[in-house]
Order: sequence, then C-alpha cells, then structure tokens
Amino acid sequence: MNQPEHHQEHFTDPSGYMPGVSIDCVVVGFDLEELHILLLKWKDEELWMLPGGFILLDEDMDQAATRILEQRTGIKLPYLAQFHTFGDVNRREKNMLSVKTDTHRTFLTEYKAFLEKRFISTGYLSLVEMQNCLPTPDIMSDYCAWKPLSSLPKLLYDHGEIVDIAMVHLRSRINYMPVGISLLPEKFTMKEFQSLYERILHKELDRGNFQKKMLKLDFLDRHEKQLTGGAHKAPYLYSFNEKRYNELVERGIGYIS
Amino acid sequence: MNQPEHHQEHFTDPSGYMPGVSIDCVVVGFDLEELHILLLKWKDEELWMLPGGFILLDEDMDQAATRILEQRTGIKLPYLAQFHTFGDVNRREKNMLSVKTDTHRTFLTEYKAFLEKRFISTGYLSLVEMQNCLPTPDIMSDYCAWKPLSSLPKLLYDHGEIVDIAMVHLRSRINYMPVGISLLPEKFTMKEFQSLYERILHKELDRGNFQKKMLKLDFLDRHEKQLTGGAHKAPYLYSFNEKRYNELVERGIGYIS
DNA sequence: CAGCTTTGTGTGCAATCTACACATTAATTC
DNA sequence: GAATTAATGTGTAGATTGCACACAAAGCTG
Repeated sequence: MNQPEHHQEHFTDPSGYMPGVSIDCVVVGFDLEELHILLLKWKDEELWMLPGGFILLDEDMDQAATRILEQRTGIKLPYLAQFHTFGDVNRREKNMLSVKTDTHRTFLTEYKAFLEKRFISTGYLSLVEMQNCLPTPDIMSDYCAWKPLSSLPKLLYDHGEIVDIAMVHLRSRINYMPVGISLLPEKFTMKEFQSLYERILHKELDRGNFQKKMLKLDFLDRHEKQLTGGAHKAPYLYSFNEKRYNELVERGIGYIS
Repeated sequence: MNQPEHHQEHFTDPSGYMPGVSIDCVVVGFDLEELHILLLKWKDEELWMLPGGFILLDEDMDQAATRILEQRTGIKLPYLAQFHTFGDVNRREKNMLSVKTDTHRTFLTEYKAFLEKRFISTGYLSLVEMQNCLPTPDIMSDYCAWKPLSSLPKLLYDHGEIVDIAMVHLRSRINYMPVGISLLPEKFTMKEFQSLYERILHKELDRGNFQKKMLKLDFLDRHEKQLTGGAHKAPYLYSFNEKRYNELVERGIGYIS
C-alpha cells in the first residue's frame, strides 16, 4: 500500500497558503464487492484521517483539491466535486491527537501555529478506480489504505461526519454523477454494475429490471463473453460509451427511486 | 424599502472575524407573481450586491449566516442552507468597485486591508416570505430592495454567478426544500402554489394534475372560499399542515420531473 | 338567468415500475 | 457426452403513475 515519497509535497512555509481554510477529500473506490474510502494513518497513533490539504494563495480551490488528490492517488483528473463546507467552531474538538504526537517534531513551529488556528474545511467527493490508484502517504501520515466503508476505523476530528455527509450526497445525486465510469474498471459485468448501485443506495435492486433499464438507456457496449470458470453461463462484459453516458448523466437520469 | 440603522452591526475591529472567508446570501422571495432576490445597492454607485458578511472567531458558519440574514431581513429563523463554496482566485476581478468609491472613507484602514485580501465565500440560500421581510441596508450600502429574478441589475464581483448557481440548486432540490411553507403566505390559492413551482422550474405545469398530485399528498388544509371579487368561481384557500409537509420534504417527494 | 371565467374533478391512454417466470448458456457431474 | 446446475439474459402481466384533455361546479356580470 505504501509508496516512496516521490509524490510528497514539502510543508515548508505556511505563509504560502490561505489561513483558516482547508480541504478534505472523501475518495471512494469500489473493489466489485464493497465501497471503500481512502484513509491516511496518523504517525504513531491508531487514528485515521481523510486526505486533505491547504489552498495556495494563487490557486483556485478546485485546483487545490485536484492537486491534493493527484498527490495522494497518482490519478490524473479524477472525478472531483465539492459537496459541503464544514464551518463549526468546534469541529476539531473530538478525536483529537494525543499529546504524544504533538511532541513529535513533525512540523516547524510556524507551521504548528498555522495549524492550531480555527479552520473551515470544504469537503470534496472523489470517485476513482481503486485498481489505478497508488495511495501515497503525506508528511503527517505513516501510510494510507483503502478501508471498507462498512467498517471504518476511528477518524480524526469530524472526518467521520464528513464521510457520512459525502455518502448521503452521493446517494442523492447518484443519477447526476458518472459513478459507473469513475468507479468501475473499463470492462465489467452487469452484476458488478448493479452491485455498485446497491452498495451506494443501501438496498437491493431487481436484477432483471436493472439490466433492462440500463440496456435501454443505450450507453453500454457489449463485448465478448467472459471466459472465466464457474458452473454457470458466462456473463457478457460491458463498457461505457463515454460520450453517451456523460450526456445522460449531465441531464440526470431517474434510474432509481 | 429603507429602514433606519437600528439593525446595523458596526464594523469595528476586523480582528474579530476569520480572515479570508465570507458568506454571501441569496435571499429568495415570491410576490405571488414572480421570484425576487434581495439585493443591496453599493453607496454612490449603480452596483448591487448580495447581502453578506463575515464569520466571528467563535461562531459557527451557519450561525454567522443566520445572524447576517436576520440583520438584513428582520426575519427570525429563516430557511437557510449553504449550497456552494466559491473559491476561485479571481472571483472578485470583474464588476469591481470604481476608484471613486474606494476614496470614500467608509472603512477604517485596517478594515480596508482585511477586505483587500483574497476571500473564499460560502453561498447560502434563504427562502423567505417577502411580506414579512424588512430589508435593512448595511454599512456599505445605501439601501436594499427586492429585484425580480428575471431582470437583475449588474452585480458586484461574481454575485451574478452565485445567484445562478443558487437557482440551479433550488431547482434541482425543489422536492427536498420547504419551498411552499417558506415562500408563500399562510393562506394561498392552488394557483399561487402552482405558479411558485412554475417560476422555480421555468416551465408550465398542467393545472389539473398539479392540483390532484398536491391534494393526494395530503399536506394541505382547505379553508373557506376566498370572497374576492372576480368574474369567476372563488378559489379555496389552502394552508400547510406543517408537520406532515416537513415529513414529506425530509423524505423527498418526486412531484415534478 | 344566460354567459363567461376560473376552480375543482374525472377519464382514457400511454409509459413506467415491479415482481416474477421463463429461456439461455456453459461448467460440472455422472 | 447427456443430464444437472447455477448464473445470465429476456419476456410478461398487473399495478401504478404520468399526461393530456374534457367536463362539472361555482360565482360574478349584464
């Protein structure tokens, strides 16, 4: 899971960043079975956090989110959109770091002062193919890992709520996001596509109706059959007609109730 | 439209506010004919802006938005929710103030320095009953007024885009917001209710089907008939069963395609 | 009270949703 | 290699909803 530090930025001068504002990214992946979230583990402590960072003084906020995400995942141009800004005064009051970590001389003292101030944080939701992702820890973390959404570890500050709100957002906007194209590999079976929807929506869907609905929307190319072992009919492999799919997603499709 | 300054806050010490973050409010009203936006006119200049402000150091962002809105509208507990955070570097580059206004000694020099820095702004959407609203200008504005959405004047900075995105948001989430209860007076006719939906959705709806759908959802109380003049059948007046309406809104109702 | 206008309600047709049933295919088993 | 089995692919019937329009009811005008 861990990578050498070649992707790591170096926190040198906090004065290059906007004070008081930060970015937290909820990076969602799908291993064809479950949804996962990309997390970083804080150094020397069993506390996990969302990948995040700060905004350079001459950088758009969206740009900053893209930069942060590319550094953590190695993925160019991931799907990325803000979903909420978290501005409670005491959003960092629970699940704080223990004193032990504070004495760890990870940061320059200027940087410590920068970090100790109150922050407002904008949450970004990103959907990526886990297979293409190279999780890379940052300066504050030992390593990073995909954790299944159904059993997340204890998260820093309000990061647990940030994940919850991200998932509510994903659920409510599933028909306006390219969830398939972002989370699935190039070729996939209809069962895998349906499973993705079921995990996001937290409910089972009728297999036959799902298949017919998706095929009728006419954004899937059908390929040759999968030659995998298994005592059953081999399923077709599908891939997206990206143009058509994105057109439909833009307009919003009422697949699911 | 203008009110005495008893509601005005006094910008004394910018150090009491978070630097670099602000709030802009898109306040929507409905006069039973058209949607309107509450705007403030900049002193001595034909340039309008959204009501906005800054976040006190010990104040939640939502609290700050509520405070700002109550000061501008006199309305207690308006419907209010953030919809987007605007973080482009150059979001204040167009529709700037002319030099004339700059020389106007409205602010202390400290405050000027505070204001000149880059800001990230979170947009809040508020829905209010125009009738109950007492528009009150702030220290930067001569007066404030409701302007019809269909013919807004030139707006400061990126406030025009902020309004646009607010309206897209309102349209896409119309079934998850208490638009009726927030924008209509206590009693209203079905025609007025439908007209509200039509203005938000920018399209005409079938009168008969709208009426039947709304009545079937069973959140409207029907009152005695309106005794108004008019060469036609007098319409019923309706009001919301707030409990039932809010329950439905929480769950989201697919009224409209 | 005839005529007009607007509100309130009903009806028929089409499209969609939903829950199944059935058909198809390929690996396994005998 | 034929029967069995398990999973995919497709069809169908009933219920529900959406949609367009028609008709009925009610109140003001003249």
